[in-house]
Amino acid sequence: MYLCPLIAPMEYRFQDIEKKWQHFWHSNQTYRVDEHSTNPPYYVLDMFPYPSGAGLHVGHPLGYIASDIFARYKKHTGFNVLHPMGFDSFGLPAEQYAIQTGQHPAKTTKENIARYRDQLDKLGFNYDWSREIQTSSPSYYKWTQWIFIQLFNSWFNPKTNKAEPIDQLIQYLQAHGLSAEFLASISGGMDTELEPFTAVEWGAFTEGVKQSVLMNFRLAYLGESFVNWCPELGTVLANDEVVNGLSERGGYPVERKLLKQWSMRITAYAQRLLEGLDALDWPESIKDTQRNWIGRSEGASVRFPLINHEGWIEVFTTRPDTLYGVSFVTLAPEHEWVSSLCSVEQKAEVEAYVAKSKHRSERERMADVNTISGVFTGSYVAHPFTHEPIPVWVGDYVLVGYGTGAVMAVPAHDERDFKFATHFFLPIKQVIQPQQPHDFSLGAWTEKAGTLINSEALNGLSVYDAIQKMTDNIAHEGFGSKRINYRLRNAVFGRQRYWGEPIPVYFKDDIPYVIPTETLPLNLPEVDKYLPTEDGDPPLGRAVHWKFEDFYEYEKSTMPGWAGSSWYYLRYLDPTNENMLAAPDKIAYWRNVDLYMGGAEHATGHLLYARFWCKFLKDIGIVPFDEPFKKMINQGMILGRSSFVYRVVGESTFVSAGLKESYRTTPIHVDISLVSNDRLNIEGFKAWRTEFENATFILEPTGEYLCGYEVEKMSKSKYNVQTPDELVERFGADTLRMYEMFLGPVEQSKPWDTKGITGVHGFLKKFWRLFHPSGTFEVNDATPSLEHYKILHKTIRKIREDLDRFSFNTGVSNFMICVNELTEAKGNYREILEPLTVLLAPYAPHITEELWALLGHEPGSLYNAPYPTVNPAYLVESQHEYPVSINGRMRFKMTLSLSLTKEEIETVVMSESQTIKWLEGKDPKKIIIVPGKIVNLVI
RNA sequence: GCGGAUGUGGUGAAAUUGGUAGACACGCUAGACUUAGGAUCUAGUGCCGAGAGGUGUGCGGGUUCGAGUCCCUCCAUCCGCACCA
Repeated sequence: MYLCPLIAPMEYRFQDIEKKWQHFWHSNQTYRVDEHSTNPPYYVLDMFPYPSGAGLHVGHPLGYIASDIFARYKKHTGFNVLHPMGFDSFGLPAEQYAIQTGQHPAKTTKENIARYRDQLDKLGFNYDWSREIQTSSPSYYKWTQWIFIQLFNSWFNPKTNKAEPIDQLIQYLQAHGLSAEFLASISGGMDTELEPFTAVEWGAFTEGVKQSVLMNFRLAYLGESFVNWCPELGTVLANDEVVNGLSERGGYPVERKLLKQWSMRITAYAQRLLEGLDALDWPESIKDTQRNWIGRSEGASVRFPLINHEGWIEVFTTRPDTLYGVSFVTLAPEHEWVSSLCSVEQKAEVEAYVAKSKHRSERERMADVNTISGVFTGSYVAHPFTHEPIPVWVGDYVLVGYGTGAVMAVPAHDERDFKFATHFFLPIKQVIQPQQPHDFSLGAWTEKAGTLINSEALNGLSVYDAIQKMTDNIAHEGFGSKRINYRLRNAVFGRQRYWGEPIPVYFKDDIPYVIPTETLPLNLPEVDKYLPTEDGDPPLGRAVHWKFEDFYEYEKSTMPGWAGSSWYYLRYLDPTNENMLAAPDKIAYWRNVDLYMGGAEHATGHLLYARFWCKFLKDIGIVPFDEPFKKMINQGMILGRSSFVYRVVGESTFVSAGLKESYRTTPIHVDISLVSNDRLNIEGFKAWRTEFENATFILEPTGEYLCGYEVEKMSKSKYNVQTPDELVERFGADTLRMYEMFLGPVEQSKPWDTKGITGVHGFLKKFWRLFHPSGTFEVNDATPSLEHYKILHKTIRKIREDLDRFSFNTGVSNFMICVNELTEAKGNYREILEPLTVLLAPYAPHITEELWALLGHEPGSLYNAPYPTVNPAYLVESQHEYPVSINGRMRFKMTLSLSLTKEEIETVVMSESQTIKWLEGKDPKKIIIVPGKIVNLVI
């Protein structure tokens, strides 16, 4: 069997193998799936990428590889697996590029997609490309527009807790009008100042009035609201697109501006979005972030009647128990009654203050949260119970968008109110006696603990009881009601941009109407430039002959980036359907996503919006489920590992990292392609840039130049970007796939470092060599020994366990251990190698396909081969190597039969010479024996 | 400030139920072979110590026969939210 290897060994030629099988899979449509299968369906989805001009770097495929391995595993274990891919192809970068170059964003996008597709294909994913979608293609956005129309034509009925046709609401209003009670019941999801009206009044309203009333109910609506306006980008942004007062893309300042905007009434779904989280198998951190973002707080609204004015100021409070401690009321500067409330003497001061706050950007306002500012309006409200006059102030610590834009200030029991009161010398009234000593001159007592004092009927109650009682009292006396408030804001849905889905709306007498669904899609028109018009209209204002029925103006803003991604998982189920977004039987077959793989950075954007649309689509009967993604895993970020050379200050001399302490140096980023295991390719470095042509080097004693390193985000400017392409070229896709998994747990962020890749590549070579013991392919059909079976079945068990808990990194290790042991054990048995090939197939699909074919199977059949199962009979052990510990510390080992009883083990251990040595003549106080595990002697 | 995550060799990491800490891999050291190749193979490699041995999972404490794992306190790093009433 072991012949003298005169012929050159047949090496592992990964480049040929990978090219061959990628071509095979493509031309045989190996990964194409349909719903005509007796196997149960399983839906694996990756967050689809935005095809940027830079292409993929090694960080992008991390999640794709993990989900691909899992999808293949599911396929081998008898599931009908759907694993599609597409492109989120509307977006700002292509448009910015278009503005600079005049090139149509569709062209750039197409080129970028081709590049991405090419890069993805090289990694051997099992995507069913026949289902590819692109959000910017009219056949796709036709249905994004269709959903918008459904949202426009729906309202959220709080009684049924779901969306219903707006026509039903119209019928109701015709019959009953709009009562005050009805209005109160819907206050949660609305930001409305609607007045009640009767059925007769409704009938008498003009079309314009009717439509503006209905606009308060529609789930997609045109409303005036404060938005995040970004002048540099010339567009509004959603809350999740603003980070620390700057735009997420580009980092430009963002200001608050009152604008008429298309918005989504996501707040109507706040409670359902919150409740739905509990049942989801998502990372806790994402669920927490969403809970936080939704920000539910339970409390009461309380009305304070104005003195010498009509009406009242309504506040929201979570602490109605402290009502007797109110010493002033504060309004947000944007509160609509500020100007009408200020007295003649205070007018100038108030107006100046309001003007100042308006011009402060969101960022400035956040930057000095500790600066206390405010101004007295000169007006008073009456305390609802004591009727004492309470001064009304304006302060920018009160936010117009939260609660009612007004707060009742209880300085003794709220930290901000306390600071405000001490700054302006306002009274501080204690109404809760804490159990422990507390100095009320130093700060507020904000714990929800203690006994009520100075509060008439509430005196003596605990905080908890007082909250209940006061909430009831307020409602009973008619001063307010119990109320649940959410931090979640309605989402702005229009962008003053070109490269997005046109909003399917036209205007007739200034009233917006949706276009008939039969006329969809409303195609994105051509424009001469991608800039706003001279009149300040969005770029769509440049389109010529672009009118509904050649007469009515279309809406000129487009949809935001998150529109297309909010429902794309449904389109994969039926990507070419021209009559509906997806056929009901296909939706019913595949259902929602079983495993969703993607980044955690979408926690409050995409993942919340997609859940919202899913709930809406359920309400209108399109989907039979309430949540889009059952289980989610967030892959960690792969960070770059930048390399540095150290230039001696003022010279063209570079000193090696080990010697740099003796010099004054400046670190300079060096392209990582010039560095291998921290050693600099000096000739390459000199040739890299002309300025380094004549550089001199101070080397280590070994004659090498060592580079320093730092872990940073991967970026072109840091010369630390690693593309998958070059690694696929050098080591092959199977190596790259396994190496990315080998780096560590998928959900953990980690620095990229190619150092270890040779280890994984070496493993695949070693695996290949098992099938080529003397150079050529050769397997042994004889029956393997028990030892071989044991190695195999131990591995099967571990690999399956690792896959079931998404522990891909330990999976790779276990394959390595297996191949090391089989190499050691010798013997290229078919009965061992064949199941091992299937076992490895999800991780390394190319090499296993090649070997599978060499083993004599039909090419391409590996994908459908059943996954090996464990035969426990091979794993039964008769002996165990017992660690013997003295006082919990392992001292030596003894191999004993597992059939021994505790007593027998004790006898053997106690008579062992090592034991006697360690006992030093003492008697053990206690002997712990756990059969099959350990022995511990306590002395 | 609130919430979450993480902390283990020179490096990436493993330890699934409280039971041999550092599997696997990189790197490093020494050696073998070779048509110097980024090939292959052998041995070693947590730290201190010549060795016996001691010591070791961010710090300090606790529970336990036994703790990386459970409990408490603190520290550091990262992420999310943040005048949210």
